[in-house]
Amino acid sequence: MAKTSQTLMDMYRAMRQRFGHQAWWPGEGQLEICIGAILTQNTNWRNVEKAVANVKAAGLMSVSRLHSTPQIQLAQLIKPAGYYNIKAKRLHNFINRVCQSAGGDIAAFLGRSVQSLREELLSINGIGRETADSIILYAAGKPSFVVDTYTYRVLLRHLLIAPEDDYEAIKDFFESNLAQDVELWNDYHAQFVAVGKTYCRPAAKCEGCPLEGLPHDRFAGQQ
DNA sequence: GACCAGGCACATC
DNA sequence: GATGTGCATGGT
Repeated sequence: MAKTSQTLMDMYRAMRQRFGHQAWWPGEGQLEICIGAILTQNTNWRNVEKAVANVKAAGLMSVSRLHSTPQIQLAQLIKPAGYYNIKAKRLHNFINRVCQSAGGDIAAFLGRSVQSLREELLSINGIGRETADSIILYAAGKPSFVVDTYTYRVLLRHLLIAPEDDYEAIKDFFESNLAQDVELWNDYHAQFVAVGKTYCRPAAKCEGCPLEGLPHDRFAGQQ
């Protein structure tokens, strides 16, 4: 176990040395981070930025304004992020819960314990595990490790997980092998995204990857 | 034109 | 429980 912890910290240091501190989440304020977390589901972040900019330009980046904005109007604003009809519904589901559960006070909604917050987020239709953990870590600033497709690819390529490991198993792998440090977990996940955008893709070469020196699966860098 | 991008819910077997 | 499918825009 100590060896695994060491390996994870070595990986982190190697990525951070290459990419620098990532200073996530790339958004302002708790509400905007929550909105971005929902909009980025299976979507390129650049498209999300356009959608978020539209919402802000319309003066709707507040719980009460979003709450009173018709879903069809919200859908038009977030169109660049794709899946706009279903995401407009998901945004409303989230906002409605913040209103019901915390009187529309986003800070109060995010202020409870990690376990309680995670359970409530997961009970909202449209918020799954990754979105919930992103909201907890980046909007609430509380320790909940985020697992995404990049995390899965990097760990799989470097033989740290098995293909059949599910989300909760991978999340637990990190949380039980890293110090419980919000700043570390925040930057660690961001580093995985940075490395995953260029390396650790199915047909990507490993040359130049900061994790090049680690053990690889036998398909790494092959066609 | 194909493929991918910081998922999730739901239907079907 | 595992697998398949719909949702959709914009960049490469």
